Parts: sequence; structure tokens; C-alpha cells
Amino acid sequence: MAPLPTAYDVATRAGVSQSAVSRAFTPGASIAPATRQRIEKAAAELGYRPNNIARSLITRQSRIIGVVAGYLENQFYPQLVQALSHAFQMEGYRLLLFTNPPGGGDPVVEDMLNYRVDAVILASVMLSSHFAEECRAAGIPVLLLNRKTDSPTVSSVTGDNDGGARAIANYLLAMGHRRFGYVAGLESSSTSRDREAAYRAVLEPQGMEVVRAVGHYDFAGAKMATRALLASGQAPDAIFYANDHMAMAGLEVARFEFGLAPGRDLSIVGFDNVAAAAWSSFDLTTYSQPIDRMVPVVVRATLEQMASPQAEPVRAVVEGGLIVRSSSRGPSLRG
Amino acid sequence: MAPLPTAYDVATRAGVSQSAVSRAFTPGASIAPATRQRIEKAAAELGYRPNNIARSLITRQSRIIGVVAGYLENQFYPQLVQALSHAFQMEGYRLLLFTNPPGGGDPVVEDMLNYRVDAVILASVMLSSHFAEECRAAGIPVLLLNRKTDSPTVSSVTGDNDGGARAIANYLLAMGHRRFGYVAGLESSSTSRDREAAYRAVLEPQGMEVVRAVGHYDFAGAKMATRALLASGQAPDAIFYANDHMAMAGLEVARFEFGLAPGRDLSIVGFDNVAAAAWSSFDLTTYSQPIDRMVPVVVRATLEQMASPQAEPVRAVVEGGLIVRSSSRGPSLRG
DNA sequence: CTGAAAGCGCTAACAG
DNA sequence: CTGTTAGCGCTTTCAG
Repeated sequence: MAPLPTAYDVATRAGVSQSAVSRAFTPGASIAPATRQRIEKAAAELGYRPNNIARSLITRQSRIIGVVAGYLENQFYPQLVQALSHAFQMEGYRLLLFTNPPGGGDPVVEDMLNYRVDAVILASVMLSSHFAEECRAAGIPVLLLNRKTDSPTVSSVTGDNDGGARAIANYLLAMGHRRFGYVAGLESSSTSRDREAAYRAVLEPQGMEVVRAVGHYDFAGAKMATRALLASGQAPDAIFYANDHMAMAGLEVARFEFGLAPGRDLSIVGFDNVAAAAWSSFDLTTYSQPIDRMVPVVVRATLEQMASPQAEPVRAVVEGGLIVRSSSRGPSLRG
Repeated sequence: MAPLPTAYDVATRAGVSQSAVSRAFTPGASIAPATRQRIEKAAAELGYRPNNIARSLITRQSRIIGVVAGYLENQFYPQLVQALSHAFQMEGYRLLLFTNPPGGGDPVVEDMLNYRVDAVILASVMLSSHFAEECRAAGIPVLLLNRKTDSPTVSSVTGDNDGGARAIANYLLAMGHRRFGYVAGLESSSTSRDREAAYRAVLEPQGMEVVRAVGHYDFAGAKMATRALLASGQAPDAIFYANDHMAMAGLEVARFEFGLAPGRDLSIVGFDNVAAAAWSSFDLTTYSQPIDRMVPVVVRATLEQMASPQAEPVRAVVEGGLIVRSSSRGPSLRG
């Protein structure tokens, strides 16, 4: 295996110094057009490409962002990762992807600190306080996506859990529902807790009770939760799920196992507005988390934190909107 | 910002040489247990972590694998990426993720060569021959997932497109169908072409005609393709889609726009067996591409190619199986 | 088993 | 604008 050509090889061939080669490949550097041409020619002939590893070692910037994502079977996250990937590529950053290991440990996640990633983005995964501390010590900004934390050094970008859940509750009330259900994601999830709290904050003062079950952010789990809710003596006729992924599972259980017609016999509402929510099979009422609006916020916050690590952490909430579809009782069916 | 501690700092504090520190963090290295302990203690106190960038520079191994994936809205790919991520993490590799840019250019993809990735995995994206050549020159193994190529230096792992499409064709024939449709992914996709060819290879010798349309591997595109097929004078009563993602779109069009009952009025068949294919709303007949069996093959092939770059490229075909569900006419409904 | 020395390929002052 | 000079933080001979 012939070793890859280095800047030194290019320099020799072009009859310039090695630093000239470096300059030729550095966007802002001052170099004569003629010199650059000679270098580019030599580089092309040799098949030279700058070694980003060596560059990172000295600039102390990897231009790599570590992303940890879980729940990739929930369409929301792949969409998010894809959008992040594009957006960061535009800014000259690449993503080092870690998926939430089934074992759940973060030893493997810590590994990304060894790569000196410039920032860490955690998409809906637990942040161990230990890991947060390590990142702070290493001066690496941490950004939580779709989850919050108590840690004061960590930024977060979330959808409007509070406003969204309230909008849903008010809408369901207005449609005449009186028996409400909630299917939580995980008890440990701030997102699920926030949505439930806001939902209850609207309903309970009106004297409404909310029955609940836990779906573990999982399709099968949400089906079981739905069965538990619908089989009970006082089954709810309006169920709000902590996300669309679970709501689709619930809709299937209601329709195919209980023979109920969503939108007539009961209302089913999700959260996220994933692509599949708009498919005819579901036509799911939901509150959107607009990825195209969230991603620029994430990118800006990340760049900002990288530029000045001691800046105040960002706590952004991106508003969505209630999207009424036929899985819920519509105005025309009121009463 | 205090700079991160280096191996040298740890050495000073532990009263050893810097190389001793290196050895303490190198699995196989020969070092006295007592020395290692002292070093580990000093490292912990300082919050030291080895710099993988510096290590990579000298070992000439990044232990990073570049992955390019597209079509993340098709559930198959996130599932695949997730499985790859886990499997490679077990082997001590991380994934640098590139998503297929909307613009489609590979300049950004070439960027990953600058990171000296140890291998490149292309999941259902076009391989430009230029890029393949660059990788070969750089000695970086390239592995195509779910796509083939003519390039003799490139390995590939695919599902059993030929066997699967034949199984589907034979099954549909046996169920008494006589008017067949095919919805292609992209004309340029080897996978779509292979599936179509095998499907026709079974049907045409039996005197069957196959009408076709192109769905561009896209949900909306597949809906349009389906409309075109079903609205034509001699509409097919059995349609095979190049993948499940498009088949689900087709099923929705048939059911909600044409009022047809899949499994009775027509048969709809996909390919992949994604999780959603098993959902009650679709209950889609399909031929599986078993991710849990494909991934180990991919990992093994990648490790092999990295170990000996001049080894023969791997061309693996992973068998799946026909999964009959209610979206197609079953034996009991024959005739 | 341990330390000294020599770089990996590149960027970043600093002169010229 | 260009070349020279130092390293970035680590692994790896090579002696001892």
C-alpha cells in the first residue's frame, strides 16, 4: 500500500514550501493565484487530500459534532437527524452518530469525548449528570433536544410541550369530551411529564379526571397501554398520547381490537406531527414539532455555545401548532 | 479555558514517563500493575482522557466508519443505521454519518475521506465511479448496502432481490392473479431493476403482462404511480412495489381513493418487511430483508476488507423470506 | 518493565 | 506573498 501523499510531497512537486500547500487548502489564507494553481495541479496529480486529523490536532477543533439519538423507530428522530445532518453539513460540521445502546450505558458515549467532538447533541436520551460534568470539564457544549434537564450548564431546544398540551386539552374539551386519558412515554421523561402536567392543568380545574397508562415510547407498549385504558370500566373517549408514534399504535388498537371509530367513538391525539400522522390510515390530530424550525435554532445555539463556551446556556422552546385531523371528533360532529 | 490535561501532565503527576501513560491506556501494552494504578489515579484526578485524534494521526486508523444513508423517511434505513451503529460500536468503531444531500452532490461525501475514515458504507445511495476510485486510491474499503455496482473493487451486501421477487411472483400467480403491476423505485437503482427483472422473469414466460410505473422511492411518488396504474383501462389486480414504504402508499391509495379492499379486490406486496408492514393498518405481504442477519455480514465484510484491502471484494446476498399477510389475496380467498 | 527520542501531517506565528 | 520554525498529543522503536 503506497502511503497517501502528504502536503510535503505536494510541496516538493510544486516547488514550494509545505506551508504554501497548507495555505492553498485554507479558505481565507493569503496566497498568490499562480502559486495556488501550481499547488492544485500538483495535488491533483498526486491525489492529495488534506488530512483533517492532523489539522484537528493543531486547531483543536474536530469540526465533528457528537449526536446521540434513540428511538429511531419513531419516525420523528430519523427526520430530525437527517435535518441536523444537512444543516450542520452546511456549516462545515459532520455528525458522529451514537445510538442509544440497548444496555443503556454511557461508556460508549463517553468515548466520543476522546474524539474531541466540538459539541454534543443528545436527542431524547437521558443525560447522566456524570456525563454532563465531563463535558463541562472538557469545555464541550451540550445540547439537549426534546428533553430538558436541571443541569444549569446544559442548553436545550424543545417543542412547546406546555402550549401544545394545553391546546390539545382545550380542543378536546371544546369538542365535548368528558372522559380523558393520557398515555405517557416514560415516567423519567421530562417531555412526557411536561405534556401531561399541562394537559391536566387545563382539565382538572374543570373537574375532569384523567386516567393514565405508560407506553414506554414504544409501539407495542402503547398498544398495551391503550388496551388497559379502553378495557377499563370507565373508558376514556379522548386519549392524548405523548407522541404520534404511540398514538398510531393506540389508534390501531381502538379501531382493530375494540371496533371503535376514531373521530366518532373516541378522539385520539398525538404530538410531533410526523410524516405518517398525515397518512390516510391514521389521519392523526396532533400538535406539531416543526423540525424545519427547530433545526436552525439548534444549529444557531450550538454554534453560539461553541464560540463562547461560557455563554449562558440556551433554553429554546419552538412553537408548533394544533393540527386537527379526523382521528379526533371534529366540530361538525360535536355533541 | 484551562486546556485539557495531556498524557504529559498525567506523567508528571504520577512520576512516570509520558510513554508509561500511553501504555497504561493501551489494552495490550506491558506495564506493571502498580505503575498502571498510579497512572490511573493521577489520570482520574486530572480528568484526563486520551486524545483519539492524536492517536489516529500516528496509528493511521481513525476507527471511524463513514456511512452515507439516504431515504431516512423509509423506516428501513433508520433501522439499518441503528443496527449498524450498535454492531460497529461493539467492534470499537464509530459512525460518521452523512445523509444524502438534497442537491445530491458528493463533494460533501468526499469530505469524509479527509477524515481518514477506515471504511465507507453506502446505504442505498449512488456510488459515483469517481468516488469509488478515490476510495480505492486511498485504500479505503467501500461497501454498498442494498445496492450493487459494476465497480470490481467494491463490496456489496444486499437482500435476495432475485429470490424474493420470484417468490412474490410465484405466490401471486398461485393466488390466481392475471393482471400484474410493478412500481419501480428509481430507474437508476440496481435494486429496483433486479426486483423487476426477477418478477418479470417468472411472469412473462407464463404469458403475463406487467404494467409499470415509477414511484421514486417516495411516498407521494408511489401514490401517484398507483393512481396511474389503477386508473388505467386494464388496471392490475396485483401490484408489487419495490419496497414496503411505497407499498404502504399504494395500499392507502387503493383503499381510500379507489375504495378497493386490499387482499380481496387486489393484492399489494412490498419488499423489506419494515416494522410498519406488520401494523394492522397495512398488514402488508412482503419479502423480508432481515436486518439482524444482514448487519453481521456487513460488519464481517467491513472488518475483513479493512484488514486486507486487497482481498477480493465481498458480494453477499442475504436471504429473506416471503411473509404473507392480509394485503394480498390469501389461499382461502382463491378464485 | 520503563524512559528517551523521533516523528504522524499539519497549522501558526514570525521573519523576510 | 512566502519560507522557516515550532510544536499539537500521542505511539513506537530502541536502549537500558
